[in-house]
Amino acid sequence: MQTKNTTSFAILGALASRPSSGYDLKKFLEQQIGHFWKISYGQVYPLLKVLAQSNLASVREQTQKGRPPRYLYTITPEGQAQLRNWLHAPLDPESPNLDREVMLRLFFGRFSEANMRIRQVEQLKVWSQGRADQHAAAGKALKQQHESNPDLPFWLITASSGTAAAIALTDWCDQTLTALKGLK
Amino acid sequence: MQTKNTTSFAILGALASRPSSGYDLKKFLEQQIGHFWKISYGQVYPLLKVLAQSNLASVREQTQKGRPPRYLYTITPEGQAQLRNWLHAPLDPESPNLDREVMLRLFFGRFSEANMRIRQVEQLKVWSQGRADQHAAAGKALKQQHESNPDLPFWLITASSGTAAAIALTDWCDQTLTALKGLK
DNA sequence: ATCACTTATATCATATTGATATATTTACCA
DNA sequence: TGGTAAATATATCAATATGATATAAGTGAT
Repeated sequence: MQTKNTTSFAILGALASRPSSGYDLKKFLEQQIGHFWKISYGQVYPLLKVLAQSNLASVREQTQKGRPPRYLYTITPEGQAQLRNWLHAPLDPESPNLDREVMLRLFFGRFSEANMRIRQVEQLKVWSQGRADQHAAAGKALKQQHESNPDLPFWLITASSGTAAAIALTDWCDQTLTALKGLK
Repeated sequence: MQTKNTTSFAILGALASRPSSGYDLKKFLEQQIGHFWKISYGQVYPLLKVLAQSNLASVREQTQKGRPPRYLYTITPEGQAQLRNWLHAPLDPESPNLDREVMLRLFFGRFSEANMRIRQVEQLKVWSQGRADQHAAAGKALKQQHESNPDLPFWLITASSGTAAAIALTDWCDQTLTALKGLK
């Protein structure tokens, strides 16, 4: 569970910028990456415990008058190493969520090598171009195989949403590559 | 569980076009709408049973030599009514997945009223424009509040992905509206 | 004749969601 | 001054969903 759980790296990445409580993390990640990566309390609190048990983060209890105690988590050197490890690990082009994976890594780009970041976005671009082609081909196949099917116009519409999204992703990769190269 | 489960409407919608087994459904839906709506056997088989118990679908067992029996599900008149019901139900603009919900309904557009389809895509367009604005505003806020934060360039990049996706969605709505109006 | 893929149903451990309970402080309005 | 809404903060849990796997036979290619 904990080994390949990407959300735990999201938490680790957030901790790398500053120590936080579960509440902080949820609020921060929801705000910044909520549009492509969901996190819930049901994930955050158990994962923080796992992180602490695995020595990737350390806990400090801040007792407060009246309020429940605040558990402040800090990333350990081992946690930083694991984070960097994950950021530089090879991408799996078979992953159905390569876009979200790359975006998440990019969000923590401060902790990765500039060349690696660029290479990963380049890989994502190739991937999304492939997807665009696949969706376009699927649309053509639909037209031929379901010529007189009354569902066809609607099926074509949803197919077009796949193509559109893939093309938009490709464009975003281009813009991002420009931005990343300007950063070096 | 069964009442507000959108995936069960996806299954119902697929059954509306032709009777299918769980295997058929999984393959078909994965192929056609897998890019925005995930289905797994772990959902399909239990949901089919629920559908049959609720009288929204009927089962017919096709015994085959050697192979395990094939259970062919057919939509009932009650199921068709429920499907139309869902297709015409008001959209919840608070839903974080309004885009996927509208796309799913559109995929089964054959069974809904032309005007309703158009209205829903118009609503989605307004929604996605709002999102684009929100993401743009969030980007500006980031620049001001984290001016000297080394994370800033990376946070801006992921923020831009939100804007880009929202704009692409808005454009797709426009194209879709044209297509839908041509259909009337 | 072997290997890989497709057909077909089904299950299950694990993971996730989304809502809720709890309890206090702060902010704001009238 | 009182009221009430929102923010702070942790935690849990039932209901769902995921993803992989088991089973078993047929099809097709080399």
